[in-house]
Amino acid sequence: MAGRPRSFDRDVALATAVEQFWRHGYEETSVASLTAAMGVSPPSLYAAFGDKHRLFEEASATYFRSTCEAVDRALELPTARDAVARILDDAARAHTRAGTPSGCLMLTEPRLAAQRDELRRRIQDRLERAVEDGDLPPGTRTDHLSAFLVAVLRGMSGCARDGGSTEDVLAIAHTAMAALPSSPGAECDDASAPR
Amino acid sequence: MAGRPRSFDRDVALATAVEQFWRHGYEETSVASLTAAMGVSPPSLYAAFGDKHRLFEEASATYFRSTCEAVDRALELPTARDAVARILDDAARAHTRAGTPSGCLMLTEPRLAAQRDELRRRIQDRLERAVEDGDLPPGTRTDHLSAFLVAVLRGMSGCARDGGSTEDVLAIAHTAMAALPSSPGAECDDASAPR
DNA sequence: AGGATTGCATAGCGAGCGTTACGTTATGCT
DNA sequence: AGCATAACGTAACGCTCGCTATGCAATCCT
Repeated sequence: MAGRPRSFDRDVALATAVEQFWRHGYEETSVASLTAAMGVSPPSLYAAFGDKHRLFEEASATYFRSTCEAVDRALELPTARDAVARILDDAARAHTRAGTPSGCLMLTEPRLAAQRDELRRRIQDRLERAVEDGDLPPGTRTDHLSAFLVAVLRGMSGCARDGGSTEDVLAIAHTAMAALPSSPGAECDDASAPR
Repeated sequence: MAGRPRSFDRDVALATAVEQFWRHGYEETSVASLTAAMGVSPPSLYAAFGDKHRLFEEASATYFRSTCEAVDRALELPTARDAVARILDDAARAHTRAGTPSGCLMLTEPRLAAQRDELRRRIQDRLERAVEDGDLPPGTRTDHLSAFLVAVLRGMSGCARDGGSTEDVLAIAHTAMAALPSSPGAECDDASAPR
């Protein structure tokens, strides 16, 4: 029943594939470059992962899962403002971390629109809870706000991919925070014009 | 001195190339698809435009020029807030215009980082003028704000490319406006938004 | 008209793409 | 040991890539 054991660690090879797709994108990553980076011959790759497309799906699912872990942890913070700030801050650092490719695979790759929308959905759910909690003003367009945040994350990823530093990307994150509606009890810090 | 006249309009062919690169990106656009769309044989294309890379440079420069025209016109509006609102609004509509590809070539294509930075620079210059005019609060980080705005534009382009409607992209633009610091004499709530 | 010049169309170049056929090697079961 | 099984390495498939050599067609100049 048993044959020759596989000479590579499937999980390690998959992680290497993630890195390649992350760094170069789906189209620009060739099977030859994958086999070289993974240290696996083409037939072994096809036996273990199907074909390039299914390998990409598995790789992007892995990436998505670990990304969502960090996001979900941030979304558990007590206020929506804290949660969003944490997500943006984490993203800025992750997108410019030394040793990993710049930017974010999920936010950059054209074929991962569904994952992006799933991310947006999770953020929106948290924002809606915040509205119910009185943490965000009633009437807050959580759909708009979540779409905005994903757009900002995307822009941050792009900035990192263009060679932006951690500080550059953090500046975007910081600036975006001003777009969050202040909680109902917060004061208006523009002193000159009481309406 | 003179030979057979060329059987196609160079400008029209270039515009078609712009459309192809815009729709599919540089890497995903093949010379074969270009010649087919432009109605020009490969040798004619190479004679008229050099090679694929130089054709792309010419096409992207054309795209960049016409984009900057709209941006510069918006930047002439009286206040920075008006100018930014106009840019975002224009972008949202342009990115989802029927008959043209979704999104924005300059904001999407990885190789056009220099153009993106040039765009950011123009916006920053306008913001600095606004600070001098008292139109934006003194101490406003115009570098951060301009980077933020380009990030948002990029996110808008990505949203459009993922199939987002004009309303979806406009919502991002609208939400982003809240991140602009209010002018010293302005009221507290955000009344101004992209029209 | 005749030569020079230039663009055209066809057809093909070498290289790289994603993928697989083929023969070999290493394992577990009997 | 000997067989079935499964992964291995090599080498190649058909195809598309960006690009060009070759020969024909259309123009201007004399």
